[in-house]
Amino acid sequence: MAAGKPKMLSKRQRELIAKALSDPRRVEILKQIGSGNCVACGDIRARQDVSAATLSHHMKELEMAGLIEIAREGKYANLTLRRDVLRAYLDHLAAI
Amino acid sequence: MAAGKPKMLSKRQRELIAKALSDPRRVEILKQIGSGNCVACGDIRARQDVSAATLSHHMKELEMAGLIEIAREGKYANLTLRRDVLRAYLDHLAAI
DNA sequence: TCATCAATTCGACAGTTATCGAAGTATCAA
DNA sequence: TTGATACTTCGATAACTGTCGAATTGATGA
Repeated sequence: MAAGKPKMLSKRQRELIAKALSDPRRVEILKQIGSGNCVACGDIRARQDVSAATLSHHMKELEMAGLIEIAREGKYANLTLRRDVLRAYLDHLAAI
Repeated sequence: MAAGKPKMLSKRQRELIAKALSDPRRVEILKQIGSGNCVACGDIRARQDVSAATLSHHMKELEMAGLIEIAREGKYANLTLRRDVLRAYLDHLAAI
């Protein structure tokens, strides 16, 4: 089964990920993205009571951390969870 | 081995853990505690360039999150990593 | 008792961040 | 072209947080 190549994260990226995961709302967003295959920002707004501006801000944080990928298509932004990155982060912490 | 009983964390505790892990210095401290069996605050200060006040603050954060246990003995504080709690947190995130 | 040492608490400050409304930028449809 | 939709950027604000020095508490030893 597809263990895939073990991904290496820089110290810097691990810090960004930890920071990204420290906000409950972002974790919720991440779960929502992970539950579907590909989600648009609008779908998320429909479930999270948050302004478009705030949501956009969170998306940027998640993207900078490398936890999601944002594929802009026309006026939509399709979001996908980078499971390999999340996995690498968890693996690192598990080694403590 | 000893997978032990799977530990259940409340949403609240998961948030505290995520917050605790979001500061790089706290992660370092956690690693240091995890590397030995039982460490005193002084040992940590010896390696982390930080004031006693700041260190004490971080310890409280880690303890509140449930990530460490602080056993006070005389004038020393002996710290142990709660691996079961960390594991439970990681397991939860892995389920995303 | 007195001095010392380990750790905590307090008060303050600087830097960060989650949040919003408003304005801006594309995109698409009529 | 006009209007609507989807998201982003900007500016501001309130709340939070990491940090320290100083004062405090509690234990130990001379």
